[in-house]
Amino acid sequence: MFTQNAIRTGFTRRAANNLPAPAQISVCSLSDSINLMGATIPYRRNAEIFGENESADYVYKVVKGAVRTYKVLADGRRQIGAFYLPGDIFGLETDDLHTFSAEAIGDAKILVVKRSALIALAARENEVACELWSMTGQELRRVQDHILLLIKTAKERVVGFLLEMAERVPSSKHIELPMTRQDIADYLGLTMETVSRTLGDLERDASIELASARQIVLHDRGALGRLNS
Amino acid sequence: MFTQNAIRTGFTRRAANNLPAPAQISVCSLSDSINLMGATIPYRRNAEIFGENESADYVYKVVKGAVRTYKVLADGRRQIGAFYLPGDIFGLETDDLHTFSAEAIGDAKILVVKRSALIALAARENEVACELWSMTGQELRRVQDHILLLIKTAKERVVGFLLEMAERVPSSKHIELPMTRQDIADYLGLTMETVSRTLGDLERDASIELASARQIVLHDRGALGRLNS
DNA sequence: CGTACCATTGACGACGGTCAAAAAACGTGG
DNA sequence: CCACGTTTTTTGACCGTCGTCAATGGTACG
Repeated sequence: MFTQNAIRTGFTRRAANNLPAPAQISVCSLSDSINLMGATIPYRRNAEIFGENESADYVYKVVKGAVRTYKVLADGRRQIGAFYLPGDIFGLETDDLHTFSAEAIGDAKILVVKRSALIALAARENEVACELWSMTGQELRRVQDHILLLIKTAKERVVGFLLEMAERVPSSKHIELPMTRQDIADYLGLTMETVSRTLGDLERDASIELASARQIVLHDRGALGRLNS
Repeated sequence: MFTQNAIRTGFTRRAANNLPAPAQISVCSLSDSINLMGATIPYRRNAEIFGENESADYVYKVVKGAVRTYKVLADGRRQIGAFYLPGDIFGLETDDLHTFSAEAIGDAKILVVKRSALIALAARENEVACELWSMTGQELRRVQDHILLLIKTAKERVVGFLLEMAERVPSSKHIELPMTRQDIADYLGLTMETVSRTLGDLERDASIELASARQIVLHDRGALGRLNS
């Protein structure tokens, strides 16, 4: 995916010289670099990975488990910015400080790599520079989509959340949610109660099935898509 | 759309003639590069500058006037992503499609530069590559702050909007709003009526004064900041 | 001076928040 | 394996904020 972007933007040295990029080489040198250069660290449930306004010295990649990033407002309201699942990179900043705090949702394993090392690599390898930029752009698009969720009705937000999660797991019908109702609520700008009630309503509509609180089966994907307007 | 194509064609011709030789550009900022390499184009009130999902071939900088970027949902609801004022750069994508549409709010002058030219420059000048990345990161932070607005009460959103605008204009007490109440509403995820009523409430509190609908004076900045929680 | 467009104001209702309690799930140690 | 305490989730009753619909007032521009 990253390589694809690099080629399209014409940002790599290869593309700038009009040489075709071999299709067989690494799909994503940034992700590969993190795998090679990083150290795996275990975090326990609810452990803080980094805090808002802390120095952004490291970049992170989820190996196992899930992560939430969030901000807490003056009055205690919490807004969750994103959920990160295995394979996702997070905590990459263009500035020197983290804009969000990050916590492990359950027990997790996280790859950690020095940001300065990636930036040094980017200075030599144009492709890596491009992928860093691309990564931030991807995050930007994700947040922009998040905004579109926040202006909708409660039902649309919950459906939007379920579809978003469904796209990110292997089997897109059965989804296992690592986070609590409160986490979902703080992501969607709703209350826990409204999230719970709305999921109940969707089950009554037969659009979904709550196998357990954290195990959801999407039955009528088409109907859900229509609700998602 | 018709106008846009005509303008773009015109721009391409000019740019080909006026583009300085790459070697003459040494170390300079992204903004300077745009000033040097760009062509100024006038847009009339409500004219489309680019559309969502159109090819992102150009990057833009407001010279005069103001710009709104937006998306329209299936059911007609419109979400404004950002307002851009003189000096602001917009329309820079890491992918090759625009994620939002952009329109001039009033009559405007916009500097336009080929994205490929900036990317080519970035491939040679590390500093420019860094600034492109930084630019996207700045946009990311802006959108993240926007999310924090959208989870607040109507009063807090309106106050947040006013403070945000106040920070961006020379005199931070008197602010001249280029946009309509509907634009503000679509930016804040509220209705026109609620924005109007809330501004009225703030005036009754003596926190602000509505010299005219578009001319607002912030009286009690401290009180506003407290409301902004 | 008239015609759009924009802004304000009012009445009313629905959606979602708040508070409270019960039920279910989970983990821990006996 | 069960008993117990804690956390999470669900459900209910009520209420406030903000959206909807409608009418009026203001402003800019031809």
